[in-house]
Amino acid sequence: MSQPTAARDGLSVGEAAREAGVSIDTLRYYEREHLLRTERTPSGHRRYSPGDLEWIAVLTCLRETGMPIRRMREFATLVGEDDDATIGARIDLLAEHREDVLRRIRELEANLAHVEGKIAYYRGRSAG
Amino acid sequence: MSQPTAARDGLSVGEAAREAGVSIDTLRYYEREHLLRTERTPSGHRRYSPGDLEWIAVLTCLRETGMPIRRMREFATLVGEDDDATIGARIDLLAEHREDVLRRIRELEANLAHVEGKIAYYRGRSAG
DNA sequence: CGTTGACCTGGACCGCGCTCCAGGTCCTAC
DNA sequence: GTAGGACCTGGAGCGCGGTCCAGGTCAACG
Repeated sequence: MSQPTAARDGLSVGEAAREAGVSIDTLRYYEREHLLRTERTPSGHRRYSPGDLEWIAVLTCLRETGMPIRRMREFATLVGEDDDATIGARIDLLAEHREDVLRRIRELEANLAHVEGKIAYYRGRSAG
Repeated sequence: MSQPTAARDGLSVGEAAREAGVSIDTLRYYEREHLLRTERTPSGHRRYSPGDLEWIAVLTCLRETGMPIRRMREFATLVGEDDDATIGARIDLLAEHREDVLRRIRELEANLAHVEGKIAYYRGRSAG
């Protein structure tokens, strides 16, 4: 209990989930969706390396910016090919995503202004 | 055909949908969800007034900023009560939503920086 | 050795926000 | 009067991104 699993190299799925701030089911789901591959212990338990955790952080970042799983799979495939010839494609994909995110931020800001206008309107109305 | 429906007062659901930039099904769905009430012609067809269109624009703005339907229903209920005593509650709801949106914008911006970092990394790798 | 808890799999299920469909009505134009 | 198109209803279906469950295995502890 003092050093629960530090000696094994790699974290269990439960530990990795806690570290990464996602659910165990999400990690397994990502694997089914081919966003992630993991080593297994001889008995079939998943083991997560520090590199895996970094990759999960990348996935989480893409998800939080609204990238669909389908698109994340494309990216994961490019990265998984581990071929420098795919680097251009990776940049293109990320750059396109960047534009999407910027567009969405601008949309949010525009709509936010309307919400604020509405708030101001109600404040005026309640003040009489 | 030259003045299709301008003489009737109020737009048909198809016309309103086109004006508002949403689908006919969405308008009917919003009505089922009690976000919207509409007048009906004697034969039961929906009629949308300019005020209805303004309200639809508000709903669309809230949706585009990610407000769940459930919450929109709360707001619609407050507005529908048409009682100045609910104005404080409307302000509170919108102000809370405003905070949510601001939070999400900040999150997006933070994650965007990571995406940009990744792009820069790949650019370096492909140049180097 | 038995118990306990974390893990495995395949597959069903969920909440969300629509979207589509069948079967019917209604209105206009020819 | 009949053809066409827009409308009505209730309810099923969909894509997404997980989430949950049953039934079984594995690992560490006492």
